[in-house]
Amino acid sequence: MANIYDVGRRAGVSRSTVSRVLNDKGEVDPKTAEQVWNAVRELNYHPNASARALVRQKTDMIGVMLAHVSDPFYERLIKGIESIIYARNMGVVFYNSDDNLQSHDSLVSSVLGSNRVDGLIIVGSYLGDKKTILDIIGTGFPIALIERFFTDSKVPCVVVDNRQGAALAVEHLIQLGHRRIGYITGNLHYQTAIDRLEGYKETLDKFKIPVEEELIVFGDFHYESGYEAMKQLLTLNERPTAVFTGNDMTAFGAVLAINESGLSVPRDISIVGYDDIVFTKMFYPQLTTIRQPLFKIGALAAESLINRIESGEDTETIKEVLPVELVVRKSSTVVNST
Amino acid sequence: MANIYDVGRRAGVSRSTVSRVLNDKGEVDPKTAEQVWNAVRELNYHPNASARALVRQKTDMIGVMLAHVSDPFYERLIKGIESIIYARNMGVVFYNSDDNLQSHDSLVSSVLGSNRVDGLIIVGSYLGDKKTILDIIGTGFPIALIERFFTDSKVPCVVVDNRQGAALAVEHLIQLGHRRIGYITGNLHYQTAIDRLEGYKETLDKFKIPVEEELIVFGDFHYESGYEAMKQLLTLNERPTAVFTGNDMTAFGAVLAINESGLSVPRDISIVGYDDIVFTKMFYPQLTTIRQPLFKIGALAAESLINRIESGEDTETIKEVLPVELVVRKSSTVVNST
DNA sequence: TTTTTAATCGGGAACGTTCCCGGAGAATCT
DNA sequence: AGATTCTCCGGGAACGTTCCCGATTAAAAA
Repeated sequence: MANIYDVGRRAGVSRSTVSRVLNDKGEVDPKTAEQVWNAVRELNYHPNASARALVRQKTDMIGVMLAHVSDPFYERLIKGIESIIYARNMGVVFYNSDDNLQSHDSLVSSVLGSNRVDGLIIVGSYLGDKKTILDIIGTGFPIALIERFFTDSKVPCVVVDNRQGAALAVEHLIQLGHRRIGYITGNLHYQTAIDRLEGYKETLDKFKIPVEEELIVFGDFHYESGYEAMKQLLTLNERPTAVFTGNDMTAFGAVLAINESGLSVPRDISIVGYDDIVFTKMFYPQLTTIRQPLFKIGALAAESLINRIESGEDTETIKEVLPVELVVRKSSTVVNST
Repeated sequence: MANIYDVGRRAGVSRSTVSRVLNDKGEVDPKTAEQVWNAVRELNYHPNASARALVRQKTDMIGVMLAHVSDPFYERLIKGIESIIYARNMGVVFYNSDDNLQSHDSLVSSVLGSNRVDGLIIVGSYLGDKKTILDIIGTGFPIALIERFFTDSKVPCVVVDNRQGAALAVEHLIQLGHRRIGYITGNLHYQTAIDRLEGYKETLDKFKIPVEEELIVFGDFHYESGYEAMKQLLTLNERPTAVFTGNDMTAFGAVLAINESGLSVPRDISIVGYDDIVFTKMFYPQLTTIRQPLFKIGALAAESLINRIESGEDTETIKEVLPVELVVRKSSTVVNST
């Protein structure tokens, strides 16, 4: 593999000059630059990233920590992140925390210490990771948080108004005449799940509808948990006429349970999901859900992280709370008063 | 950030000794090692990855080039890759080629030249990339291919028998009594799409059913193309009684078009997809499809790539052709002879 | 023409490791 | 006791860059 000396030799200049033209800093004769570029092309030269990172003390790489790399929920979020990072001529690497606190922890710490990335975007972290995250912040390593908010430290945080999202969903159902509205929670180890649950309760309160514990079933954001939780709701003496779920996946599972029991959505039970992942449109019935501005969330997080890195100083705590939107499709309808 | 000198100082030894205990090579007094480990813990030391990579000339990182990082199709594939890589104490980074030949090309070349990863797993590459890939192989940079086979070069390739998969699907439909079987192709710039088309034609031939061009519509693996293609098939004077599609996404789109036209799956038209992504089970009707051993594909590719890297020599061409499996669900049924 | 300034460029040092080689003692053998 | 081997450890060099500083030459000013 050609190195910078080879390029210099071919172009008849020193390695310093090559470095200058490659990085476009310092003055160099246009003719010389031309020759250097030719040599670069001819040798198909690419600077060695490790060497460069070593001396510059930065890698031009941003890490993104996700629970599951190929969760479709992340699709637009990732696009948003990438849009910013690529525009700045940096690169992204994705880490899989696999919902596993252990690996999450060790991953985070090894990522930081080893200088592989200049900053880290952590999306949707476990509440139990609080100490880990505070430690990171303590070291001064630049991070940005998505779906999580730290009020007491100077970190860029991009969150969505999950309370409002839940309120939108529940109000929608109330306006359709529903009064017995179930909720299948997300994994309550995540802030988002907690906020949505709060929003659900607040909205019922607001409309003077009693919150009944039996209508709240715990799930974990996954398909299977939606299925199981819905089966449980169906055993109630007086079953709900509508169910709001922690996310779309859970909703899919719930719909299956309803169909299997011989009932139908939305005729017997209305369903509202959360996230508006791409499959909601393909699903039958098309899912009413809450849409988050995922692309924007990703872009915003990446942008403030990069600013933080380039400025070198702690930013003021940035809290971006983005609004959320109700998308009405086919899975919710007026209550079936039998 | 602490470096190896700091650790040495704290443990009262030289950097060489620290290096030896960290890498467990060379002899060192157990007591000294103990002290070094203590210092490492106390300082929360992690070796600088760039420096290490620079001198070792390897990064212990494997790159994975995907079209879309969060395509759910990759879910189990990625898990398979990771299972091997993590077991070997290496790391993975994912690159997004975004189906864009341009960026794919430049990504590949920059990845190679800059020494960021020790090897690259390329999944489902564009046929047009043939030259690029041959160039890479020419440089001796270790790669492994998934969903693509190079007969003339020494590269590990893991593919699935797509002809057989298509045959399985079409035979299934024939046995259900179908004779007018449509095919919505995948993106024919990919080998998999071509092979499946071949398999479709061969199977019809085998059963002496004429291949009719009007029953073959071109898609690109995406949802929208399935929808459009199906609409086109529905305009035929004599419409198909069953349709095999390039992948599951396309099938989802096709089902929508059928539903919109007032027909129903599988009553009027049977549908068979390909891939068995996780949503096939959640879809209505649950999709009959072809399942690929994705986890195994990923694991196999990772394993042979790492062997190739560690041995340092060209492996013999490895072609692993894995078998495929028909999963019968609800979207296919006996022909409705009206 | 001489002096000052500006434009180019080359070389040294540093980034943080690993690996090789050789040296100091301790342990073993003769 | 002297010679030899073995165990353990430290220092030099190298990996491929970037950045700073100083040198050389050309251009401008005097």
